Amino acid sequence: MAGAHTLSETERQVSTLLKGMNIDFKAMAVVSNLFRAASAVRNHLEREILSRHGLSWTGFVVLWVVWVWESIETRTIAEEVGTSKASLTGVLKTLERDGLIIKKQSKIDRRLVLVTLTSDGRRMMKKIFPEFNKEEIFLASFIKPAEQRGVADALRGITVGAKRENLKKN
Amino acid sequence: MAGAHTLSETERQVSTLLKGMNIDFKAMAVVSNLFRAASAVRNHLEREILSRHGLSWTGFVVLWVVWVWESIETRTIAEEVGTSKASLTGVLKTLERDGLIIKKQSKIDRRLVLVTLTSDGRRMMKKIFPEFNKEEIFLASFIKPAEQRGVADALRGITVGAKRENLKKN
DNA sequence: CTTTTTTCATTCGCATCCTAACGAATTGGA
DNA sequence: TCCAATTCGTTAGGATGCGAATGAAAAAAG
Repeated sequence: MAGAHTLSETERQVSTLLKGMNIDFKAMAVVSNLFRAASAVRNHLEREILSRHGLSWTGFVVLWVVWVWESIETRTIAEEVGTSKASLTGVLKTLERDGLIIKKQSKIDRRLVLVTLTSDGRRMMKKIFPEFNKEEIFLASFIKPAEQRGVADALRGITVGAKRENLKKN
Repeated sequence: MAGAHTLSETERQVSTLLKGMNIDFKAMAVVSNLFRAASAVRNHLEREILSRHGLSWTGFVVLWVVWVWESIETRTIAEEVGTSKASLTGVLKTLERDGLIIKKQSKIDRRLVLVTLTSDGRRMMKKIFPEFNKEEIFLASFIKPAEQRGVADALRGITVGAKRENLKKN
């Protein structure tokens, strides 16, 4: 057994291996295709857009969140981006070094750190986001237009459901 | 603007910011919900299952691929898992250190490295995979059963489409 | 008002992740 | 046959990722 496999070959091999193991293949397909899609889409967007601007994937997502909320606490960024606060510290350091964001201690609660875009950061997002959305349109085009809303809603449901179980620290 | 936001609040804020910018919101929703879902599901599975067995996410996926194919070249693992060959080198080193896999040089082409599970590795997968599938069932349950197949197929379509553009090195 | 508990961002140690550069092995064309 | 081009996995260097421990600040308990 060696060499490159197509997606179909893999699926066939899997169903052979697991036959008689009482596995829910439909649920497995949902989860594994979720990760395959996320990985493929992320690679595509990194190569087609982000690399050209010297941005990492997480760096871009953080910029996006800060852009949307104008001023936002780091703990909230971590939650929205889906990373730990520890990881975020490093990413923010990089973004600050590159002059895209600024951190400021909150006057009301001095434990908190508020993040804002610099004018360079805003300029960056204004330029990148339309390009980014063009690629999103391209990627979504592999789903029938009539189904796009349904798929988005289904994914949203999974997100909400999975997070409900995590009333935990990050 | 500060504090925690619900998914709905975020969506409202986004549509306000981008109003008049000629953005395809449907495509944006597909992509952003794809990543939110992948992140939430991954965190859930890491916390509920993998952490207990001392496995990283990627480590588990690599084990899974090797389990499925019994013996497989590293370049193929990298492709199926969706990482670079360089990243895979490190992950394999960890898995080998933990006694879950073995690497062997190919006799036919001495550049190639073939990977196999150890008996510990097989034992691990036999134990973990049913637990893992139970969580997959739980996660998929947030989609109506009748829609699960359709969502999986849609994600599969995106994967194939996004990868078609990447006839590139990894 | 003082002590205890909680909450926050950061640091630490280590695993993962990438691109680029590298050396070894194979392939393919003169 | 020989040598340039390609294809492997690994290394190097830096960014990103985590949980756990840390110290500062705020909140809760007394």
